[in-house]
Amino acid sequence: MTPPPPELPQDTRHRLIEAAILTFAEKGYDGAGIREIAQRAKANSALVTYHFGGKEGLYREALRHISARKASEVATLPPPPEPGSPGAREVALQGMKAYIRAFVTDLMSCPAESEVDAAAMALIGREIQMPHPVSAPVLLEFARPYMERVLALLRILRPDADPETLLRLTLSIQGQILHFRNSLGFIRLLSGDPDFPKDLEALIQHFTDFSLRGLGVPEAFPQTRP
Amino acid sequence: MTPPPPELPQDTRHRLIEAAILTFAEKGYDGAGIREIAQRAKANSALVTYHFGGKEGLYREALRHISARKASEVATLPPPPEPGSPGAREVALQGMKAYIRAFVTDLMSCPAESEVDAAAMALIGREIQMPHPVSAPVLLEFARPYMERVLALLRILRPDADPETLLRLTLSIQGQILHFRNSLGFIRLLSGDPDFPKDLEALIQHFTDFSLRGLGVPEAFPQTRP
DNA sequence: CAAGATTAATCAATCGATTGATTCAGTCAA
DNA sequence: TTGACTGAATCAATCGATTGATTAATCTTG
Repeated sequence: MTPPPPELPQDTRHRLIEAAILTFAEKGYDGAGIREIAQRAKANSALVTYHFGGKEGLYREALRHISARKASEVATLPPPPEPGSPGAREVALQGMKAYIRAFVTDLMSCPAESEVDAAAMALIGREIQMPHPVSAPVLLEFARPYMERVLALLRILRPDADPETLLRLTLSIQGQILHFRNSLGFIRLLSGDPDFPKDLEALIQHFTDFSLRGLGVPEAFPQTRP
Repeated sequence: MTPPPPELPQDTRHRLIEAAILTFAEKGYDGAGIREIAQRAKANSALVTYHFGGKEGLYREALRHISARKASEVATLPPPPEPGSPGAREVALQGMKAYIRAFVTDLMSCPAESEVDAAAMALIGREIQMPHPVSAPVLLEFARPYMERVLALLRILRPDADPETLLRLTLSIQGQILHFRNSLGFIRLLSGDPDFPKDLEALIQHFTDFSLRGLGVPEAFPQTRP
């Protein structure tokens, strides 16, 4: 018989962070108590102050943990093509499709797979809407690669657009997807379908079609209407 | 000299509700305390229990107050045309443009005009993302006219689409606008432009163009790209 | 290598502050 | 007189934070 695992000390920190992500996502910063978080992590509430300096520090560290884990996933996509390079337009078109797919799957990470991942994205979504004073720097760093990737692709697909137009286009593309994720619970209430969306692949296809047409990319348009 | 206004007694209830909207919007349900709300309304905190039965009752009544005041504004738009009636398609096209304009101006109601209106929409936005158990019925009733208006127009503009597609299209149109409103503070941080959007009219035009193209409406497409 | 010293990690217990709620004597207009 | 309201006091509960003690791990030194 193996003895009970020695409960690696450094592991407690990590358990606290994961419990914090779950609890903050469920109840918000004010709604979540450090006692509840500690209990969830099977640790003592005093450790929140010991490891993170307090509730605020734990919150900051939880957001940092999310940011560090997610930031790398965007980088796995092939880099956007150089503007002006041969075939850049076609590559950018495919790049946009790949980006939207990655963005959706990032956001819709199934709760069954990783409860913490799902809570993490819910937490980020809430922070974007209503940033806690502590979170702004972490959040900006988290969002920047997503923004810059879309902007780089848009500069190729819409070389005529000025910077403000590019920003608006970026926000429309990301906005429909983010709103979809952030309001999923409400949408399910509204539509009366508790397991909407049934077909994630169809949803990705929809976002791709809607966005590419919305951008005014001619290639995406002709075949869609009788 | 006129004596100080007699402070209409029934008015206290209303002052409490408005103070509640402001405070709940700023700090969330858990972050706001009834003492702070009462102080803002220049009333006694005991009146929260007296008038509304407690904090939860005040919250519910605040949401109801918002819902009752906003719901009428959608109805001022001309009704959507009958499917199949002559020129229904053109009327629906104009109807969609009017709807998007109304939706944007509703959401972006300038804080300078009515601080309470702006806070109310921020509160609704937060509730959509993370509904308080108390708010679900009020919220559904609030959102339904907005949803049904878009769906009615879409059934004319996209008669080929099945119900799930119609829902996705509706969510994409509203989503980009809602995300824009809900994340405005964050967007200003990201773009580095503290008074974005400078031009509300250009923004409305953008949402209209992006949405109509995204819908696959041929009329909206040809002229936009060189 | 072993004994002693130091540090890190954790705990139960408790702190003062604040929470939502309640009570109650008093004001004031109808 | 009655109902709407006020202001102040107070309640139990809970909050985040802190304390002092204890154990486990690591390092120092003879």
